[in-house]
Amino acid sequence: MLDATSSYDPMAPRIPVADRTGHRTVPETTRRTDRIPGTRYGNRPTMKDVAARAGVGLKTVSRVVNGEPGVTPETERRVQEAIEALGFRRNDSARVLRKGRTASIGLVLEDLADPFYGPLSRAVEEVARAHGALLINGSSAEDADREQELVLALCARRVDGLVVIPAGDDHRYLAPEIKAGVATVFVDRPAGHIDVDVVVSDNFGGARDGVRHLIAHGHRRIGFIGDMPRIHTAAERLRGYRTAMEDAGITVADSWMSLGVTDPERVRRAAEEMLSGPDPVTAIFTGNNRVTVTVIRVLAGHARRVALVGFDDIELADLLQPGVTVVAQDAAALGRTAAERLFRQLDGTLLAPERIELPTRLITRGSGELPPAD
Amino acid sequence: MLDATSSYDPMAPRIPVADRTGHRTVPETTRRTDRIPGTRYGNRPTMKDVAARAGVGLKTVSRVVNGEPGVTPETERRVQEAIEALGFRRNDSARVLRKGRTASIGLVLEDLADPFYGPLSRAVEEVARAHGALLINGSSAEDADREQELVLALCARRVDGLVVIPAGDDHRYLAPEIKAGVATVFVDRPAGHIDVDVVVSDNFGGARDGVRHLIAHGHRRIGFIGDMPRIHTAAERLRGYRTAMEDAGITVADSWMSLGVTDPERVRRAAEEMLSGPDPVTAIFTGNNRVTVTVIRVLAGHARRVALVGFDDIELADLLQPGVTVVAQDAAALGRTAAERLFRQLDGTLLAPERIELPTRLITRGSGELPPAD
DNA sequence: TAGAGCCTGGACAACGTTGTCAGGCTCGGG
DNA sequence: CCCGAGCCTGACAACGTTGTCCAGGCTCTA
Repeated sequence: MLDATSSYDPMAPRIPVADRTGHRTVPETTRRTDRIPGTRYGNRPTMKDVAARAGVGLKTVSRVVNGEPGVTPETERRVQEAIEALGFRRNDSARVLRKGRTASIGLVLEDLADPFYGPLSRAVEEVARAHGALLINGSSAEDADREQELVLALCARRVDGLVVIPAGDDHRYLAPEIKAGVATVFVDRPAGHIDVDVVVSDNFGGARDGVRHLIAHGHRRIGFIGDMPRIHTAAERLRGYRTAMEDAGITVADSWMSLGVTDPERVRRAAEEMLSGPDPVTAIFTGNNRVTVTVIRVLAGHARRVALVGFDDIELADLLQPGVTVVAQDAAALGRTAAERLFRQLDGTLLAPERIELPTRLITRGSGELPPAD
Repeated sequence: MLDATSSYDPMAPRIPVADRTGHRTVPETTRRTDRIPGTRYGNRPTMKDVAARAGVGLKTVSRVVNGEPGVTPETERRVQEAIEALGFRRNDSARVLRKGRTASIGLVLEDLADPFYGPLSRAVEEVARAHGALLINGSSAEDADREQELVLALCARRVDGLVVIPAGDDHRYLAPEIKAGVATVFVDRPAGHIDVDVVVSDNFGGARDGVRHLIAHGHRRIGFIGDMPRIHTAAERLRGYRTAMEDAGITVADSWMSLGVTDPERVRRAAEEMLSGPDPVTAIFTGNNRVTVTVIRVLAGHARRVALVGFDDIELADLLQPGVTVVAQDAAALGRTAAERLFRQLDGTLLAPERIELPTRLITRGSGELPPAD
């Protein structure tokens, strides 16, 4: 189409060629002067084109397109026909500019490919759909800078609201946006230094209960492998672990805890060390789904039977030998709750920011009920 | 927070109250006349506001915001300061309107919560990000009408391109959009009645090889459980199954094949019937990840050992007893390939639409190598 | 010191849509 | 036959940004 040889780089500041090469700037004007009646070269027909073709006024087309009353059936028919003929579709960008609302919300999460976030994202989408809004999402890859970049890009698009699973821990950069009217809800992890709605799972209680479960089955040397401690959920789950251990009067050895990135390599090493050290653990509590999966693999290669409770449910957990006992959180409920709250903010029916905590559920399947094997 | 009590329904045609109630329309004019110097009530500051505060012209602010050359450091500093002070953020809607490109692409898929689509979506997002574009996605829920609705909504937003995993089989409705310049790539399944780029897995070959594998291990009575036959991938995989059977000189009994929705209930019933009928199968080939998971559950409750090969890899498949043999497709590669092709369309470096087929890979883990147990 | 040329800054129109408002038409009653 | 009421319709401005173009001030050279 028009200008088809230029490379795609829509957001780049358009620096005139002259400034880079010293040569004269080529006049790359998109010639829009010479039109074919009823349409334009390489461009989409607009309401103006439709109006011209139907022989009516611009506003009449607008009325038809938006189903507003006050148009004769005959006129409407003519307009509809012109719309069909030209393949007109309303430009929502222009509409947004005029109306102020974009009917879209943004979702920033860590990684769409993570099985925990898929259902969460879908739940948010469903709620958005019910309110006539589209969902724009972005993955922060657990990087605070990228999170901020994404969030601000979404604000520049003027999304009506934001659902954020934060990677960073300082969100003061969002304050002006919120003040300007962008509805905002944080999910899964709380926001840093700003006062917004937050929807989280009971990470502390869930982890504590999971570890208690292991203790109740006779374990005392219990390991904890989790995500980086700067991630709130990881810290909370660790706290739950510590509390359960403390409540049981167990002194936790440093070698029983391992926090860090959750790539299989590190987790594998951490698990091996816990299992083979001078004070080997008889059970492991894993801090999230990725860790759990890796630890299951490690344990599968071990002779000694080691008990396991994992945070987050995982598919097929019931079919392994033994079944994997987990502390499950409801990802879809997190997403749904957050999105509903978001739209209540947009409705104006919501008052002060609140923190909502959803319960977790211990699902026993066998791995958490193994007795200690010393 | 202007107009904060109105309910959120941004896309609804604004029908004057009088037309529904017979009462007079309340003049809901958003009074924008009385301003505070430097900002507006309940609205975001614009470049105009920034310009006023910095004491420069509108275009100068634009230049600073976009990093264009030709602004003195001193002027730039003043502008930057005003931007900070007012919390200005460029309105990309207006920018889009002016520039014609939105720097966003749309992805329509079946269900974001499906573990197959998460990685695909993420891969598309990464490519988009590398090109400075955001990703808007929507789930069609395997409903052709909803697919069309979503696609057209995305077109109305003027996304620069579309990656579509189609639910329907007639996409003529997209023709005007494509002609108008919307780059389009179909993934996972081909498009109906339009000529566009398509990126698919070798569903036929993969299924055929999977079934051959079972045949090679001595099976002759092999069942096939798949998705609805109107879904292209399902049909292709069935064709692969039929071909493999035919090539081996095996006559397929009707009772060995079951196609339909992939909810656990139906799949479970289908599996049970195949296993208990007058001519029970000794092996099952499953048509996608959801089916495979359900069938694994069914087989786990059966005494007789039944061989299984599934289409799509599934997490933890290696840890089950026996490990699950699968025909794996690379979801991320599908997404990446499609997105890259999309941006090559936008670059203008792409010519005729093409069909790209990515290979599948048979991963043997045990379940497919079980001998027939009659 | 004057003239040429460059650099910076700003006025203005345009992008496509929607809200406002006024004009023209028809119809019924006086 | 005239007038007011009510319904359709269309002209116009505005939304916030960017591209074009011009003016004024500066530097540099002859």
